[in-house]
Amino acid sequence: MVSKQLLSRRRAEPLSRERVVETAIDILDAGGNAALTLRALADRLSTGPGAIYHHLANKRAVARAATASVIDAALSDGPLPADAAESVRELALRVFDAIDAHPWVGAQLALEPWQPAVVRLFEAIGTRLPDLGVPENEHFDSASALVNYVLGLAGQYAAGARLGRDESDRALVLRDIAEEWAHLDEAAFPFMRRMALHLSQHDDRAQFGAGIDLILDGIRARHPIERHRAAPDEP
Amino acid sequence: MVSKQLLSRRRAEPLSRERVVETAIDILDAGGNAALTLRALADRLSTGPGAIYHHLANKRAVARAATASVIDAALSDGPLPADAAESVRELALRVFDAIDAHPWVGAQLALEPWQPAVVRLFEAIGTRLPDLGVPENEHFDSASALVNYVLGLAGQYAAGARLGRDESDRALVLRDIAEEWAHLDEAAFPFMRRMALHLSQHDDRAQFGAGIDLILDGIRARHPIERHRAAPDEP
DNA sequence: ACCTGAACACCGTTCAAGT
DNA sequence: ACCTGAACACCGTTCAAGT
Repeated sequence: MVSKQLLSRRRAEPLSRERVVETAIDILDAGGNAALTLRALADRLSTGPGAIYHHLANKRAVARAATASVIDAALSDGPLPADAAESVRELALRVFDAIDAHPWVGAQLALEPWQPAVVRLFEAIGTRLPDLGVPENEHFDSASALVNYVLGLAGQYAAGARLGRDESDRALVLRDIAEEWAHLDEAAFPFMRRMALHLSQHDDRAQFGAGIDLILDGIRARHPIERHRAAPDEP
Repeated sequence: MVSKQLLSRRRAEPLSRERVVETAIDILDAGGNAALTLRALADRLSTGPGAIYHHLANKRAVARAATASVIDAALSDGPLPADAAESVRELALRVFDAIDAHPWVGAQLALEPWQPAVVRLFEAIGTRLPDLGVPENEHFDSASALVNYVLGLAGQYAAGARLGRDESDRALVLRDIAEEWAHLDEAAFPFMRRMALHLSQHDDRAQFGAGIDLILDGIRARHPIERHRAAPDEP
């Protein structure tokens, strides 16, 4: 609940890009992607939906800015380890935790290429590659592999987390998915059936980290000699 | 253009799940995700929007089934190489090519976990892991890494391809993205600026393959000894 | 310049009425 | 059982009118 005092203070402030984005994040956190409508946003800002267009181009721009804000905060959440591989792992896990806390971010990230949040992630990971011994002509491919893995799991995990929160939505989508499954020949999916047995002791975050480690192992295997050291002071 | 004869033949057939899904794919291929509305679908099927609900649960189910249909066709498009690593690479590239041909598939894949298309991809990749020397307790993590990488790039590439097709959409979104970029401090993105120089000689498909190879290298590095041979007949 | 909110042109979904 | 299409309850976006 927001106090009347806060409401009136807020109302006294002029509308701004920052206030629109902040409020959008509040709405998205509370109700997920479906809850973000320009009408809901305008109501919370005590104005009409048209007012928002004076500060952001359209609804997509609002969602993009909200996503960038969350990812930016996550990526710059404190100092990183000195070791480059551990830094990359830490950055990826910060994104994972941000999506865990704000599931709507996963869907936003997966949907639009080169949006600011993706660019920031690319930059944060890319700058650590020289210290992993990756030659410059492979920087783009290596960064792309890491970033796209993060975004892929982001989308899938976010969708799963979304299902976990909103009970009514969960029931609906699970029923739909179950209906689709009925069209599959179950005998044709021996691997999935084996995996289903492991699902109870399954930890999404650990699995996410394992995937990052796999890609880092691939990078290490390809550049075994010329790895740079990030150790602070060797003579 | 569809001939009147074809139209009347189609109209004569009863509505069915298959016809709805086929028609949805046609609409999606022609106009992308934005073009798929239940009204457009009903028009093409010469019926009302309500009729569709007799064959699929809702619009999401239509999109899910269309996605599964495209991915299923791609994954089963001819025999696979005997070598497990080459099979995994080939499967991933088939998905990439399917998304290249049907950009809307990328967005659909990235959005919903455990939908039939994702399950099929999981199954196709997972069954090749034993021949890569991956022990069973690592199957889930390894398959997850490969699948999520594919889905991540799928989403980003599909969005880019979508921009490349629909000219009006392209101009609009690029303007929006450019506006967001204006809020970034360009000096803070040295890595992205270096990557931009390589962008002209950039090949999305090759980069996608490079990422798969990186993950496969990671798997190989972790299981160097006990790799199984897929060679057909050794004594 | 910024805000307001009615109006416009759509959506997905439901459901009474038909066959 | 299947289909029809009007009706319902919404959307994002625009824009004349206000301050």
